[in-house]
Amino acid sequence: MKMKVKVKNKSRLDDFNKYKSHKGLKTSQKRLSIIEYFLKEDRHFSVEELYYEVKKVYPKVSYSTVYRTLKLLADSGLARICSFGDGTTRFEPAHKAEHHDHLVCQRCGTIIEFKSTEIELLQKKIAQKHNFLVVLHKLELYGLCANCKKKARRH
Amino acid sequence: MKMKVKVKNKSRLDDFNKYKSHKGLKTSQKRLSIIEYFLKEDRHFSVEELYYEVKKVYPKVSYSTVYRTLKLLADSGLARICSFGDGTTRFEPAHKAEHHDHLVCQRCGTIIEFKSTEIELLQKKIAQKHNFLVVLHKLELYGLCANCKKKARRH
DNA sequence: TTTACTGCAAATTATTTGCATGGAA
DNA sequence: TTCCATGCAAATAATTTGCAGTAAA
Repeated sequence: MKMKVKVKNKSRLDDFNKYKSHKGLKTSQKRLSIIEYFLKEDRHFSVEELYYEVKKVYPKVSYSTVYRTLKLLADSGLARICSFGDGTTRFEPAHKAEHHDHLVCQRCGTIIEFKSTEIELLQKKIAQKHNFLVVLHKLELYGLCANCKKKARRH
Repeated sequence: MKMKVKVKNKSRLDDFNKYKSHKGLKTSQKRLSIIEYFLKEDRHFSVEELYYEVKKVYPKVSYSTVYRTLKLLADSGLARICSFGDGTTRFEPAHKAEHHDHLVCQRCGTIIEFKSTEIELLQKKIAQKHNFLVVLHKLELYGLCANCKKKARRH
């Protein structure tokens, strides 16, 4: 089980290495640490979160480096930008973005992922009708999660 | 035909007036002009677009006023925030946002609206499964529009 | 050695806010 | 007259960039 995850991330890291040598980049410890953490956690991150995470290992790391690394990840196709309208940008591993959508709780900020092949199919149909080539999609449902709904009822 | 649109917008303006008196607000010419233009055009606007539009009538209008008015519109429920990941915030009439989604061309920026009751139905089901109360949804398909697809093929 | 990578501070961009003044009610 | 609305300039906040020093290749 654990093995599988490791192998998956390794292949993603390989993708990045290909991109890296193609662009003539170097491998710094900090950058590697950011990328590994990002892939290991396998969920969406705000720049701030990632910054503080990496700071634990490299206390001198700067926002610039985190921003620059995330940009590289996005360019190489490993990360996707996904913001939830709170004024900050978030990134998530591209392979997840492909087939996951989000329920976003407006009260507590919890984000629940879901997937629906039925919706994806309908999206494809709509795109076809408009002769549109879909590169990526984004579906978010905003509202109250089960917990906050319960709390709201109490008052 | 024209009549119908006018009546529709009038009723929205009435909604705003209700909100206005509830909040003890006043009616300034500039604010009214922004709101009327926003409702008349009935599509999404960046703050910048709206600013320059209003500037034609009131050359001295400031960004502050546009921002403040759009905030009022959002608070009163007439406008919805909808950003497309280019770093700026857009607003669209709420009644449109309710049942329209977007195809966004990443090449030329064209935005095509579509609606799908089937997808809406599936969204409801998903929300139910997670015991989630949906307040609003957002579905965007990013890619190439028919035109840009054609151009891309040529080269 | 060469050239990319980093931190820092300064620059940029989008948005908000404090304050004195003008304008509805 | 009483407050709300406005413009302006200054303040924030998120993100980017120039530059001089540091570290991979």
